[in-house]
Amino acid sequence: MDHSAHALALEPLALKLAKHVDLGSADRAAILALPCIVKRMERHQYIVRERELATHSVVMLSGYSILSKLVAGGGRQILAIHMAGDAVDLQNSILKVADHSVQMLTRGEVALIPREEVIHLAINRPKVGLAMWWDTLVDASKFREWLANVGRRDARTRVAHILCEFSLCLKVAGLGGDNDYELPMTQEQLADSTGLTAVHVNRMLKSLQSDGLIHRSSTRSVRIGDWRNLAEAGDFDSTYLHLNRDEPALV
Amino acid sequence: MDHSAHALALEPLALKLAKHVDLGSADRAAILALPCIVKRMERHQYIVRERELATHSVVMLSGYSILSKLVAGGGRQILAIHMAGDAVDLQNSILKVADHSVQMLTRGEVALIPREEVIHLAINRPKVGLAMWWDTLVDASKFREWLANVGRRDARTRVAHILCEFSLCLKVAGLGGDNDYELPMTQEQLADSTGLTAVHVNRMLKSLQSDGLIHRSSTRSVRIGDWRNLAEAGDFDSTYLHLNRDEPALV
DNA sequence: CGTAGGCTTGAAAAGCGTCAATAGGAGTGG
DNA sequence: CCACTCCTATTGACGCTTTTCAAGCCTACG
Repeated sequence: MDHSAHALALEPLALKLAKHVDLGSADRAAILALPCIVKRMERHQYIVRERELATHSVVMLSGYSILSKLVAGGGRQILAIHMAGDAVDLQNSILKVADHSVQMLTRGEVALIPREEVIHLAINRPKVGLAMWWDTLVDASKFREWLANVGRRDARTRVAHILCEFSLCLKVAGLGGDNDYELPMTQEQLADSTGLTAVHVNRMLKSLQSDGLIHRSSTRSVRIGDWRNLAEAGDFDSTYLHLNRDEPALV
Repeated sequence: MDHSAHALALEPLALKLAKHVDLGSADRAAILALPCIVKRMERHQYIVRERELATHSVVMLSGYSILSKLVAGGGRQILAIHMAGDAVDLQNSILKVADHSVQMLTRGEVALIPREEVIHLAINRPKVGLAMWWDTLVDASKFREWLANVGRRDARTRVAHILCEFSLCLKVAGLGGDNDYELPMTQEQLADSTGLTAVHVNRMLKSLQSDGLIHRSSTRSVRIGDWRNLAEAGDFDSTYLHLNRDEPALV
């Protein structure tokens, strides 16, 4: 565990927040000046545990983590995946008791920011507060799409949908090519993300493959044959990700 | 359509926002001073339509509305239900293009607030901005619970869970008794909320009834026999609703 | 080079959906 | 006030998607 603070650790967060709200240089400086601890995390290690008090907000610096909930009977629903640059749960800044867990999927580094500091920043620099609100709204939009995915689409469509989402998000994070990437999770984790079983996810992947929508040179690698076809099979429309600046910056 | 503005129309919003952030009287006054239009809505009328530009934020004054998404093939997933006092989509203040619809379930009144006004308020009165952020975080928490409900619980548990949620939320909104209430939606709408079909929802209601967990004097009325048993059957833990002030006010 | 976790595949079972027919209830118009 | 109608609820029979169980294989990593 590395407890030293790094001056530029929060650069990715500043970049992300500046994306949709026009922040002044003082705003950006205030973000970078947030006191934080950089921590090296192992695979499977917990960042936040359900029912525990959340004392820190977290920013992913490298690696993947998942946000999940447990249900009675031992089932697990994965609610989101976080990659480099993502603010994991600014929510934890505000809702004290965590109602979900955050767990590393791979090794990686995270930056921990004390809860109060985030709240002070939101109040002292309203534009930064607005930007963080914006980030939460985008998260909520993703939850809604996943809810529709799991609630109202059949298995094949669900899997195609999440493959499309990964493709776009990984590309934005600089972790994937234009049409190919390495799956950030196992088939069992895909199953927990889509409300299916690992066995059935496997069958759906093969179905998509045999229809030529995707190609897989190894078990984790995905190459998209024809984006348009896969998007159609997955009933995928990227609006909910709010990736582009078509929506003009606020303020 | 009633286009007159009412000075105290936003009282419920002010109350809600003041619940978790300590707002000064100037903050409360600023909320009440928001320019708004009170509009009478008919059953089934749309407040926001998917893919259209959202120009206003909405506060429910009376009646119920639902937030939903359509999927390919005509299916619909209900993402949330809103009742008196709820801010429907402060998100619409920020994400310009609506990625979902909001539709009245019953007749009722809503207050429409221009988008820019909400943003200005958030910036000029940071504490109000923080309170609105808080509200969005609670919404996101509910989406996560619904996602877990639909993704990883069986049909009977899902139905019991939503019955528990209704019980608490209706009581808080002053629309239900301690142990009984009128269902705010039809069985088909319950089905669209839980990722099931109307037929199966009906069977699960009867199953809960025959086990004595609920009683139904008419089709819409629900009386909870033993709260503890129903909550167990529904794997229900109210933490995600963030109703209580156990979590101390911020700032 | 060995082992454990992840992947793949098949067969059978179950839960939930679909189809269809009937009954109930609230609102409407005569 | 009654008849009509549409929407909602209820129930049964049947079928299909997905799960469950089980076995074998592959591959990354120690």
